[in-house]
Amino acid sequence: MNRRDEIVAAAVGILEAAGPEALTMRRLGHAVGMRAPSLYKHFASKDELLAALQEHALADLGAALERSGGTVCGLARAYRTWALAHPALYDLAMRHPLARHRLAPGVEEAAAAPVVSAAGGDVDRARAMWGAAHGLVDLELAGRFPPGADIDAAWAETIRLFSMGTAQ
Amino acid sequence: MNRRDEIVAAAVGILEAAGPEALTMRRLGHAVGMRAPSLYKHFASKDELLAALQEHALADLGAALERSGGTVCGLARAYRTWALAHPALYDLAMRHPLARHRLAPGVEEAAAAPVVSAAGGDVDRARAMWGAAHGLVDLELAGRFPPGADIDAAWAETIRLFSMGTAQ
DNA sequence: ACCTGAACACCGTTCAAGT
DNA sequence: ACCTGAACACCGTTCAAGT
Repeated sequence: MNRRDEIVAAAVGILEAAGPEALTMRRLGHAVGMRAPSLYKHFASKDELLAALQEHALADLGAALERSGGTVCGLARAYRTWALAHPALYDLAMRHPLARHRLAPGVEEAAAAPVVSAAGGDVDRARAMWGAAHGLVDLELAGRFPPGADIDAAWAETIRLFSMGTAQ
Repeated sequence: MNRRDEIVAAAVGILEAAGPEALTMRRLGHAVGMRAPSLYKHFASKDELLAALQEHALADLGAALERSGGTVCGLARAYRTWALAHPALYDLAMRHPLARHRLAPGVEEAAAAPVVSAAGGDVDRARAMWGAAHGLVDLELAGRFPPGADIDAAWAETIRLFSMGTAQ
């Protein structure tokens, strides 16, 4: 484990334990035993650090989807569960433009593959499914549904629609 | 137009012209002819200002949906068009918890009504539609789809699914 | 009642200097 | 090659003071 990976691991730890606003260069430096300016010997900017975290998040989510079975329902369940368990990483993975030239090759495709497969190979339908799942997750994470809203029922309705005309 | 509304209007102007990171208390003060600390005579905090902007956004989006005709397709078109035209206000409207006790009564319901109506009165289906639309819009605004992705086609597929079993 | 300048505790980032 | 302290240009916010 080189210094760069150590820093990424520490950043993940801060993100999971204390949320995105806690991830400052000074605090991250402290976590790995150096001052903030020294971090710039390992990452050109905080954005480059965030790109590394995004790659980590995408790989981890992709692996969770891979394990989900492959049905629309299983996929949806795995997607929502992962997002709720890792809200800050989910935000990084889905709400920042991908620095595709810096991303390890295949990471984006690997995360997308189970969705495309559940959509029967139709990429437009896969993106519709992605959009629906992302929207429900994002609204839930934002605390934006009215109090008492039955989020499970909204998911069930979404899953029902996207299961129609899909080989299960 | 009282001072409070003047400040909100100036904030909307900054948001639309220069994006969310440009909306600082110092710059907003400058736009309305005072120093940043004076803004705190009108708003207790920046969060309270953002809540006022959220209400403004919700009312404006609600009016746009009202004018959309009422079909799933028309509604989806109006939703996406408004969001792409007002990305910063859209983010405020949908990605921050609603301060419902401070919101003018009826604003949230008015924005939701056209969607619930298009869903035939089924609130779970309405939330599924909201989630799907929000997800597609949010991924598009984040620049998260791969280059060359046919976003129109993903919308078309989503609209097709949500039009099934809905009286048009 | 409304506005001000000065200050506080933070940010990300740069840079000359040390080893 | 790696790390440091000091500094810069920002934040949101507080507060004593002025009118």
